[in-house]
Amino acid sequence: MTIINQTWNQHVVKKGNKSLVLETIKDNYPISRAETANRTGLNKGTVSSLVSELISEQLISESGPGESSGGRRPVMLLFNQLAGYSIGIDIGVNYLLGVLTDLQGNICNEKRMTYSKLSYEEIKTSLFAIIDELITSAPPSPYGIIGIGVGVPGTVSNTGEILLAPNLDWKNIHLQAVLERKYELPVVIENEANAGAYGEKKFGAGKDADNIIYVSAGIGIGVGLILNGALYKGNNGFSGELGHMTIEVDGNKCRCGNKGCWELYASEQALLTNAVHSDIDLPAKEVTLENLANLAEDGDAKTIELFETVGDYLGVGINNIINIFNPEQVIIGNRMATSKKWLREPLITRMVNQTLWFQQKGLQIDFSELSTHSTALGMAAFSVENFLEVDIQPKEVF
Amino acid sequence: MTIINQTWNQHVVKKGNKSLVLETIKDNYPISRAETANRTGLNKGTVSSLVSELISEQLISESGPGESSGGRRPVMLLFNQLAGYSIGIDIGVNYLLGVLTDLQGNICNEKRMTYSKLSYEEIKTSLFAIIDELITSAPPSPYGIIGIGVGVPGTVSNTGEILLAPNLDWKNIHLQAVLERKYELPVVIENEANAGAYGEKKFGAGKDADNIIYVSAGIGIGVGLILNGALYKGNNGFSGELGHMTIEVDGNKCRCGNKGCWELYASEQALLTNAVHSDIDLPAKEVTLENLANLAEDGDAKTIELFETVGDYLGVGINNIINIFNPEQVIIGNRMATSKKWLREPLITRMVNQTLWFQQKGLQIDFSELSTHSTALGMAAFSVENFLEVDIQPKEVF
DNA sequence: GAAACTTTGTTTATTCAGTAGACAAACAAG
DNA sequence: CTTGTTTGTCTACTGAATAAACAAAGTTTC
Repeated sequence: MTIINQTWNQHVVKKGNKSLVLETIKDNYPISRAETANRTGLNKGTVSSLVSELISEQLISESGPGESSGGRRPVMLLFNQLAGYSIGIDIGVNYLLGVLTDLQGNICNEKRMTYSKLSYEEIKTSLFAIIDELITSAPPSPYGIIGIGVGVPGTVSNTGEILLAPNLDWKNIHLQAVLERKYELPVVIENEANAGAYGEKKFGAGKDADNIIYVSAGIGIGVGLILNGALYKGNNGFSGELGHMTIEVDGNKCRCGNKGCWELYASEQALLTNAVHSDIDLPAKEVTLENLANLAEDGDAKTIELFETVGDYLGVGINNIINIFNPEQVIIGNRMATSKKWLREPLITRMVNQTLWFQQKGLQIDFSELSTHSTALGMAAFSVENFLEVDIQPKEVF
Repeated sequence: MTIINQTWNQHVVKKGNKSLVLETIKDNYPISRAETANRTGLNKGTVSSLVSELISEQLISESGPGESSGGRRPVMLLFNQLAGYSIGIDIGVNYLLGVLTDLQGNICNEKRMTYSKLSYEEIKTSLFAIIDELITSAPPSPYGIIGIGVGVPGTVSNTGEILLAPNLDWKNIHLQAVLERKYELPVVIENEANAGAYGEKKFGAGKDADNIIYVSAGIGIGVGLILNGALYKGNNGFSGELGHMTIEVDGNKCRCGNKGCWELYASEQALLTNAVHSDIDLPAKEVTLENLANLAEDGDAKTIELFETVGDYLGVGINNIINIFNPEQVIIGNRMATSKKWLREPLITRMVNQTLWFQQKGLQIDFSELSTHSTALGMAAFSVENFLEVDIQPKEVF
């Protein structure tokens, strides 16, 4: 039984209110104490005292006086987004992306490299190099680097162990422990789709929604679920394997042991495989997403048809997603999102014709706003969130 | 934006702790004050004062002294499950089931009737009759009837309106308002699959799990989702339409406008349709679940095969469910659960062969323990939950 | 431009809930 | 009978939020 019964006491109350005040300032600055009290519903005095603590912690600061609204001019408060920096890493199948962000998620520095078929040890070396560079590039600040988040294309257990990343050929790797020991910083490891979903919720297309489904369509398909405003990770952290949802009972065989999996029809891999077996003007060796996109851009009808087929199949799976989750928003991200131009129409057509009418109320289908940065930004945001909420945790009772 | 910014104050603290104490006693009685303090982590004095309030509210009571463990004998506390009664209703396609339960979910009275093709007005009359009977049969108690919960086979909006119940031919019916006006009691309306899921979590096979998927396989298929210990209802309350998940891209046409929906292959309706088109020894008019079960019981190979086909297709969808949700438990309920005998094996076979290995850790597939009562019991439990959480509130805070 | 009103932010007294620890009652074991 | 333990209550104390008074710094009105 995992009902977390928490005991409530004054400490919890204070941390909660302090967090609430900080959140309000962070999301609305410049803002006065009085306005903060209004928005939070807290007493003016309470806000005053919490604000003075936050100022002494250097998380917020006072700027000059603001505009009067018929009385004394307010003292405006600012969120001090430069109080610390966060590192977010996206380990892709053939690339490594690292970003350094401030506490607001603004990118301050960015390192990218591409590779192919590196071993774990080789990737680890590059990873260390990128992290080192980002750390040294961070300007001086009260809190320094507040944490490292890493997104990986695989399944991550609730304890932070990478259980299986098939496209990297990784198995049972405890990268979290390695990084924590080396850098002595809080480290979070997460599936890239979950990270992308979180990134989109925090900074991208999903800012205003509480139930977001992020479809990471790359070589395979992974899905990140934001349900009731929080990441849903399932019993062991393996939720979102919608790439292996059956959409064709006796369809093609998949490496997962199943048949007719969605990602066999709607992923980058599917597009490439279809392209190789088609009669387009491209030698098999040069069939890549980028080259296909170029062909399509030149108006090659056969290539465009290849994209449209994938778009249609994307729609089939997204239809299922809508019936399952009744979300506010579905965001298509990762590499395939760059082909929005040719995917969008067949996808929407498939959807509109088939979804139960009432599901479509207030439903948005978007392509990623952050493009290739959602995962890295999401991971950076994870660390920020942890940092700002530390010791707000009440004691847990069983 | 729906971030609920709650302000924290002492009232919230007290309410939370009181609720925690009551929950602890309810789940562990007979239990002493000292032991309650231990389990909750609260101070002995705090527990003492909250307990005395709960006693004066008649929600708990003292029984005699318990066994000494080497010191003063403890005064044992009991949860007073007879402090009030709850009514749970299950409106089926061709039956109406009402139960009267105590605060612990024990059934005190039960009324059932069957019908076919009644209008909304006719069903409403029967519904009133059943509720009236249940109310008058309730023994006298401090709080009397504390609420009515109704489960319906259709989609219910977050505001309690029944938007569409296709098999009853209902559309936009505000049953909640009708019942609240007539009985002047709190009324909750919920989709039957959601109610069933809740019932199973509270009283049935799912007691110890936090992520439960309840598959209500009747004429159609609906799914109730318990995620992170709470019912997930989606953006507008329409989640769980997994019956209309595509499992065959160009499959049979469904009334929902889609093709290849799961419930076309794995529901009671699917079984009956297949049976009619088969060459079993049963005139088309007599093809019912009950008659087919009888035939199978007699060892009729053709009928058993019909069941097994449905079981296999159930497995296809459940496979998807596992990949999507990584749940602790999948419970198959409603009418098809009675055919467990023939469905279970093909279902499990389909599953075991195809699911990613790590998803199966700590995963249980069960058939409903409450059989046909899950929905009614779940709805009764909803009202109890509301009652216990509202009533305990000493003061309203703004 | 002076009086009256508004808005902002601080300060003070008060309230309320939980905690620690003292204490008494009730019991077990030697 | 003595010692030690467990249970439950009571009292003094702490910490946090609140209401209300107040001071400071504006604006509006005539």
